[in-house]
Amino acid sequence: MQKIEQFLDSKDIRVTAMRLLIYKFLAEKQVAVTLSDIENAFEKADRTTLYRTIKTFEEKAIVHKVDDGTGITKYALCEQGCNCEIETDLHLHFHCNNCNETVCLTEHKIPQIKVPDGFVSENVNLVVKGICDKCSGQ
Amino acid sequence: MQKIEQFLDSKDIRVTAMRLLIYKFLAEKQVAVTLSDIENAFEKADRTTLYRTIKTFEEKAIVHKVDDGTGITKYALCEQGCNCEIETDLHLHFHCNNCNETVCLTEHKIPQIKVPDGFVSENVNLVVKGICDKCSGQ
DNA sequence: TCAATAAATGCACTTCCATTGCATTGGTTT
DNA sequence: AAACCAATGCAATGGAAGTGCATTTATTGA
Repeated sequence: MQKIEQFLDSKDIRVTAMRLLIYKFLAEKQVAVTLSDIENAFEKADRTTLYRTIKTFEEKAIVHKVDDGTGITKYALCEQGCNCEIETDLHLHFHCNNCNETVCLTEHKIPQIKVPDGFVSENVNLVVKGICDKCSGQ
Repeated sequence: MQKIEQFLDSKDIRVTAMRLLIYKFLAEKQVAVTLSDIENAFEKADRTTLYRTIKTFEEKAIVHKVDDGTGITKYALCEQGCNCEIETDLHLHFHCNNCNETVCLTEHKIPQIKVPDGFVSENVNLVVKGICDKCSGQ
């Protein structure tokens, strides 16, 4: 666990028990999670704390928001290869209509999108919906 | 206005004053609108009516939902060239970070997106964010 | 035309998620 | 140990989405 502590420290975040737990939770999950997911996993903790922890993580570029179109914001750890601040490095997200899970397809970059004259592209969000590998049974 | 009446009729929708007004409102706007936008435009009408009208329009493929990542659902008229039921015909949406407006770039189709083995793509949502032509000043 | 029927509208309420203010706790620093 | 600041917890708010039910309005058909 020393690793996580060092990591948080390197991000200028004070290490607390709660933050370690939440980070661990996110790291174990391979999918983007909602605040409710975290809430269910830590019923002892207050919702606000979780909310603010995630917000802090987001500000420090430890997690990024995932808008998969379900209307509920999800969050996923920024892994190696996830430079979510950099426009040209955005990956896409896949939302499974069956199990309702959303995963980052980090290795799949978003192709260059052309926009009409006068429009300036700063950011791109691309969500593919369908059936994920687990649900399609292969 | 006869045109609109005929159009609604062709979509198997009963023509009412409210529906004509809302349709006209959507047609005049060149951008995707939220329920609140419509609400503000028709303060005399009940929100539920507007909500259900839009829902009806959506079911009859008169409007389509636009999820531009603001967290608030927007709606835009399906124009010629908008076959929003057909997967391969999806256009992309542009959200302006300055004026907060979202427009359909109907003529810009979403490129084919490759997903990993085992994943089945059914639907794609692509939102480009940045500065729109009006705000970029050209 | 008038009754019967169905759809559209309006009102009240609920739920869910996101967010904030304020008090309190706990850890750091000097 | 005192002072300070960040983290946590509690309570409450706000906004959007959605639902149930009563009422009005329009359509149908006897």
